[in-house]
Amino acid sequence: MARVTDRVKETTRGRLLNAAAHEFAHAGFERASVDTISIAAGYAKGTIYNYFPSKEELFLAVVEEASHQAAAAAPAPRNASAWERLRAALSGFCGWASRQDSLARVLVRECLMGTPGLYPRVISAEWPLTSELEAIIMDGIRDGELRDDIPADLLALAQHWASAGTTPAISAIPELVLTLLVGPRRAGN
Amino acid sequence: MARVTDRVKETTRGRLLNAAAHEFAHAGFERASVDTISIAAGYAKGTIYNYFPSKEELFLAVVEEASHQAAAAAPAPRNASAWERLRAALSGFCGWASRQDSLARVLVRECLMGTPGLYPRVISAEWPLTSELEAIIMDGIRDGELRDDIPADLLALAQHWASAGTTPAISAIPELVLTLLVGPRRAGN
Amino acid sequence: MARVTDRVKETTRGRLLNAAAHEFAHAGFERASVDTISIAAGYAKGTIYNYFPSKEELFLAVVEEASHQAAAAAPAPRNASAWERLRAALSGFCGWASRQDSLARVLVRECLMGTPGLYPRVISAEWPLTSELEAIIMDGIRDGELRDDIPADLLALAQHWASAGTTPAISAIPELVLTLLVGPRRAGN
Amino acid sequence: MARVTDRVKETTRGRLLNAAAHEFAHAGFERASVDTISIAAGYAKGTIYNYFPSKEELFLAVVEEASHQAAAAAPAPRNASAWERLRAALSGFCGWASRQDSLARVLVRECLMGTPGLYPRVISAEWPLTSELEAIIMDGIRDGELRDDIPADLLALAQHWASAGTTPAISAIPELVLTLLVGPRRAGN
DNA sequence: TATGAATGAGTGTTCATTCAT
DNA sequence: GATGAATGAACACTCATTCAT
Repeated sequence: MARVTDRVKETTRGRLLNAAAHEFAHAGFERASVDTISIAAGYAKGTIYNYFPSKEELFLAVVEEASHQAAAAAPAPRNASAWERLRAALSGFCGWASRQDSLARVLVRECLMGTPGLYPRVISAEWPLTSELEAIIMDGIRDGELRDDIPADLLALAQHWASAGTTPAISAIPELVLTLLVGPRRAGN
Repeated sequence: MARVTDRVKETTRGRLLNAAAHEFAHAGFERASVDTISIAAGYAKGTIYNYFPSKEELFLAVVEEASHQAAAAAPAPRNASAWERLRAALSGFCGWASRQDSLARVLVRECLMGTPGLYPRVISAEWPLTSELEAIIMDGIRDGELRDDIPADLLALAQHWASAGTTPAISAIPELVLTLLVGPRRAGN
Repeated sequence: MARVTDRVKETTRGRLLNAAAHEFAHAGFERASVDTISIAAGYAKGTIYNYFPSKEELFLAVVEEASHQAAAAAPAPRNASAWERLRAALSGFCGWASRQDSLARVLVRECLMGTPGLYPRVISAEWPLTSELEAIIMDGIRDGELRDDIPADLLALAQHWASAGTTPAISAIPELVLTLLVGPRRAGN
Repeated sequence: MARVTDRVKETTRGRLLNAAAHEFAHAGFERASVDTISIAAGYAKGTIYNYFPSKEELFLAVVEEASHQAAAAAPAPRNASAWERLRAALSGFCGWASRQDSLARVLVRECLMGTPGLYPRVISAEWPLTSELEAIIMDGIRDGELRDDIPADLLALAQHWASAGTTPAISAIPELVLTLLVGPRRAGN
């Protein structure tokens, strides 16, 4: 019986996560309604609270689920060039993203939002995905295959904007953005 | 009398916009509280409504103000290369952004959020800034100085994510992102 | 389970309507406070909104309930003189009114107020009662039992005052009012 | 100078009362806005408070003004039959009412409303008008010209509804209303 | 005296959360 | 375990009123 019960619970949890991903993806964290999610999942208002202690925890569970799926979708062959491994990881991610649009949106959107109390926990919940990418990039930099300047700048930029930090090198952004947009500066510009 | 009154009103309006920028930047549109903004500006709860008809209009006023300031901070010399003009514009923008962190954050944050009813109006309010950049980029593309492939892809990507659109070429993203991150693929990769 | 739940809901709804009738009767629509009504009914502030979508709908529900009760309290024997039927209807109404003073007051008060956006809906909600009386009066007029002049005049008067209409025969009022007050003018006056 | 100042003040007061009558007539006491009244009168928001200590006092001043005008418009020749005097008074009232529609509406509307804290003061403010009518009716009853039953019943009815009183003779209403509507009961009904 | 910017108590309404069934 | 009625803190917004100019 326990087996059956557990399977049922897992199913319910899965449906709730699915519906939550949908709602969060389309409405954002604040505008999303717990009621709506429960009902969309085919349950009543209160059922969510049998599975998740709060709206915030539900959201983080969605992020974590998305992060796990995204990481799992990136094959990342061990012994290939960093370029190939990144391409593979990104291909996997994008393939998954186009199949699981809602989850992918949640992953990206609120990650960019930096909502005060929520952001650090979102970052934590995204660990399954980010650690994978970070490892590849670090390997690439160590082997001299990837430039190490951009990640540093991007990191500074991201940190500044995400954490309401005070100063890191905003003055370096123009060059960075231009490089991103039009490729590395060619002689003569 | 009118002179004095007008100056006072302008001051008050400015303080309210400042406080609002701060609050919106740190909490986002939804979480921001009108009361908190008023009090942070040194006024009582209702004062904001003597200046802005609603929370939404207040937010858009902040976006517009930020957009104007950002555009004004970009010198953009007429007869220079697109690269130089972009660099100048972005330098101006970043210089301003580091001085007016709150405004800059507002400009970027909710723009990335795509909040359903709000997004189109945010885009409109950002016209002073976006029209400037658009003009430069279009010039650069026309003169063959800027690659026109990336904007196209970016546009597709942005459209997909911003508008919950259905299909545009997600499979093209990996190559694109890699190019953005590490420069154009070199022979041998 | 449904049985129990439904009975509970009906009880709650009834208590809310009761408390609302009381409050609306004594304070009028505008002055009545939704909070006060909820608390007077023994529930918390938000409970009302589980049963009625807005203060206005709550008010109209009260009017409708009152109208139904008032109509039901009027026996109105089919084949009697209009006079008898009217007397019966009015007796029923008055008996009910003295038992359900609050409801009766609501029925009369805001009906006389002509509150701009509310008035037409109030009139609609009073249909159960007015249609009954209208039918009797029309029958009486058709049979020549009731004078048809006064209703016409009263209608004009009511229209003028209810709809901010422009002119209808105010000059005819004195005679009308006197007739109502002291009976038809006798020869010699 | 005092003369001029006084005249100006009187003019201002008059304009405010006029605008207030309009607003109160069309929106009712609660919905009427002090701002709107001031502006409609051609003054700024705060000016009303130089003339009337509160919205309520302003309203009562309007009622009183209306009552005075209404009484003054009723010639009421001393030595005529009660019927004639009533007719004259009502004719005067109605003539005035068609010229001063707003004032007349205020007089009637809020008088019928019985707003809790306001009603007794409204009744007091209407004294100039009601005392006149009361005198005529009393004379008429004393001389046997007017039936004394109806005013008594009407008084009871009015008192019941106006003052939230508890009992007076609701059961007598049906007969009364029928008499008012179709004339005194004829033999055979 | 007239002004109108500032006030803040009060309103209707929402919604995450609880808990008895 | 699922339910959904009840909750009440929090919100955006209104408007009568004050008072410095």
